[in-house]
Amino acid sequence: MRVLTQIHAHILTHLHLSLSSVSFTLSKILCFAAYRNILYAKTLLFRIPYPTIFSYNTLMRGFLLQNPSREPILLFKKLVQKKFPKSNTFTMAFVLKCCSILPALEEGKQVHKHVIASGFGGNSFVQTSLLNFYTKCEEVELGRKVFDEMTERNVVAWSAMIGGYARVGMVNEALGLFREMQRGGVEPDEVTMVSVISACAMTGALDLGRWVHKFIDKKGLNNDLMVSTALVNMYAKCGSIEKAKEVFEAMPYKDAKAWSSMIVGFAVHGLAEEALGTFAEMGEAKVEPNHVTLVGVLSACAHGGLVSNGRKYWSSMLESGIEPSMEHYGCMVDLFCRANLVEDAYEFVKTMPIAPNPAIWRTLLVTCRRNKMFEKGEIIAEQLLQLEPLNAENYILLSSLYASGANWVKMSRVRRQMKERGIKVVPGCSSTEINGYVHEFVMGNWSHPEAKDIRELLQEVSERVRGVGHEPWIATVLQNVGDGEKQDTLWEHSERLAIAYGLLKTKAPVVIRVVKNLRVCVDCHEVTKTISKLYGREIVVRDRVRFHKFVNGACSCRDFW
DNA sequence: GTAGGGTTAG
Repeated sequence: MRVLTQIHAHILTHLHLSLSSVSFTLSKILCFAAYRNILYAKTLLFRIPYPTIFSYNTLMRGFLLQNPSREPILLFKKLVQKKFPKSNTFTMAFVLKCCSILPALEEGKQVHKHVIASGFGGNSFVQTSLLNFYTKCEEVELGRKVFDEMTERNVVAWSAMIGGYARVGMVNEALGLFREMQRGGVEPDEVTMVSVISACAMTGALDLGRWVHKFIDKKGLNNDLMVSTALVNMYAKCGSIEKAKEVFEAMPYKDAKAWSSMIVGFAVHGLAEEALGTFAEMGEAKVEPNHVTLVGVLSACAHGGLVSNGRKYWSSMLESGIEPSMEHYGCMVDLFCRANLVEDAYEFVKTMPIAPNPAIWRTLLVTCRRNKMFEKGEIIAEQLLQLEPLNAENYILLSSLYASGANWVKMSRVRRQMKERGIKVVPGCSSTEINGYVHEFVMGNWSHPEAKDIRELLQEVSERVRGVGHEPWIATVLQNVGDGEKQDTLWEHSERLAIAYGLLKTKAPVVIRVVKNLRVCVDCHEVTKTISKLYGREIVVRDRVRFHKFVNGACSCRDFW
C-alpha cells in the first residue's frame, strides 16, 4: 500500500503528465488497491479524470470481497445516472452478485430491466447471475423462468438452479433437475454435488443421500473439501451419525467448517461426549474454531446437561476473542433451562449486552411451563408478545402455559386474542422418503393419494396403542373442542401421518425416518415410543431441534428434549 | 478482470 500511495503522490506532483497517462496509472493503482484498501480505491476512482468501466467493475468486485455492503449498487446507480462509461456484462454480473448477497430483490429487478435494455440478456454469465440472484432472494419461480429462457445451459447454470431449489427445501425438484441435467449430457461437478447433497440433508433423505454419495465416488468427485463436508453434514442430518464419522475420519484435510459440521452433528444427536472429544481433537490439529464451532460445542453441552462444562467453554470462548452472537447466548440460556436452572438462566439473560431475541424468551417460557412457574411465565410471555405480536408460536406457548395449569379461562382468552388479531398458525409438516421420493404430510391434510390407506392404518394403530393403556395427552391440543375431537386432532399430527406411511410402505428392519418442521409434542413422543415396540420398528424423527431414535418403546433423548 | 458450493442456538 505504501508504494501505491507513493506512486499516487508522484503523479500528483508531476503536472506535466498527460491526462490519459494519469488516468491509466491511477486505474492501475486502483486495481491493486481494490484488494488491499477498498476505501482508498474508492477515493481513487473519483480522482481518475476519465474512468473506464473497467475501473468501476474492479471497485465493485473489491467491495464484493469485503463484508456485505450496498456500495456496488450505489456505483451502478451512478453509472446509470451519468450514462458514461457504459456498463458491460461484467458490471451486471457484479451488481447482481451484490443484490444476491444482501439480498436486495427490488434493486436486482431494476438491474434485470437494465440487462434487457442494454441487450445483455443473452450473455450466459449475466443469465446465471440473474438466476442465482432470484433464487437467493427465494424467488425460485423467477429464477426458474430465467433458467428456462436460457438457450445454452452449462454446468454452472444447472448447479445454480439445483442449488436454488435445494436452499428452499424443494428436494424433489432439485433431484429431478439433477437427473434432467445428466440426461441433457451435462457432466455434474463438485459444486453440483454439494447442492444435491445439501438438498438430501435438508429433507433427511438418507437413501437418496447414499445414492448420491455412491455417484460421487464413481465420478471421482470425492476429493473436494466442500463435498466431503456436505457429506458429513448430510449423514448427520439424515440420522446416520456413524457414517458421518466415517466420512469425516477419511478426510485428509479438514478446515474449521469440516470440524464444525462433525461437532454440530454429534450435538444434534445428543452425543455430547463425542462432540467435546472432537472439539479437543480439533485443538490438537491446530485448527482455529470459529463461531459456528462454538455453537456446536455449547449446544452439545446443553443437550447433554453438562452445565459446568458449558460455563467453562463459554469463558474460554470469551478469552479466545470470539465475539458471542445471539446464537451463543441462546445456547447458554438453553443450557441453564434444560438443567432447570431457571434463576441462572434469568441472571444470564440480564447480563447480555444485546437485547434477547424472541427465541431466547421462548426458551425461558418453555422452562416456566415445565416447572409450572405461572407468574414468571406470564411476565415473560408479555415481553414476548410485545416484541413479536404476530407470531402464532408465542400465543400457543402462552396458551399451553395456562393449559398446563388447567387455567382454561385464561387459555381461551389467549385463543380468542389470536383469532381477533388474525394470527395464522404454522402447520406441522413432516416428510419421509420412500423409493427416492420425499413425501410431505401436513397436519390434518389428507390430500395424499394414499390417504385412505393411511387413515385406516392410523385407526388400527390408535386402537392398538390405546389397548396397551396409552392415555392421550390432551392438554397439548389447544383447540377449543370436545375431548373426543381433541384426540382426533392428535391423530392427525403430521408425524403420525408420515410414520403411518412408513409402516405402510416399508417392512422391518427398514428404519422409518421422519423429518418434522416443529418440535414433537408430548403425546406424539409417547405414541411413537409405543409404536416402535408394538410394531417392532426403529423410528428416527428429526424435529426442529434434535434427533429422536425410537427403539423398542424407548427414545434416545431419554424423554428430555 | 465475470456466473454456481459446505458448518449456526430454540
